[in-house]
Amino acid sequence: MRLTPEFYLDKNVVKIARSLLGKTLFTRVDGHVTAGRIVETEAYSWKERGSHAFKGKTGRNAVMFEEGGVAYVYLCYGIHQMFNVVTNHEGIADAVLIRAVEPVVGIEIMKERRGKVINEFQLTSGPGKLSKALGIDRNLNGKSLFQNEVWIEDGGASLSSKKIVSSKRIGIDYAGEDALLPWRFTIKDNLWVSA
DNA sequence: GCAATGATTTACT
DNA sequence: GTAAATCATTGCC
Repeated sequence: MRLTPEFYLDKNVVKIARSLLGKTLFTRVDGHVTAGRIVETEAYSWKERGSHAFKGKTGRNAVMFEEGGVAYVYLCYGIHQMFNVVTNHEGIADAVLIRAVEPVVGIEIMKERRGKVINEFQLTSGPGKLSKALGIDRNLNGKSLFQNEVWIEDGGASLSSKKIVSSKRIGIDYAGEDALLPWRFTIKDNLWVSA
């Protein structure tokens, strides 16, 4: 079951980030469908320094200001694609970064895209890696999650709250005390959660 | 127009 | 543990 628009319009981006754990992210790129179960997310609000939108609307982050339910993809460190889900209403730049997934559909395709011989646990255990495995690139920036290129489905299985761990976010030390917010969510003991 | 830099990964010391 | 890879976006000249 595909997630409804209402899911992305919730005003509490942290709650959405937590809810996305256990959901399945699908992509259809070059005629190949691949999918992964989301095991790690991070919430970003434009009210704190960790977010790209903190300083206001720019050409790159304009997508974040759209209504919830679109993809925000951008290039980081010149090499890695980062995949985010835009949430909240138009004009409010909240987003959830998908940091890691567990391969579900098209594992062979993912291995091919990632190139080198690696074990399955390294296939999608990080934001740059999962984007490459699922064929996500900047062409998907701004795409609606209600079309057939990229979308998220609810697998039906509910996740015990004991399986959800929150911690501070990674790689944004420059954000000062905002870097300490416990807005990173992971599934406990899952092998694909990034280090 | 140009220099600085990052929501990371990978390889090497 | 540390550093290089690598480029679009940003901010300042």
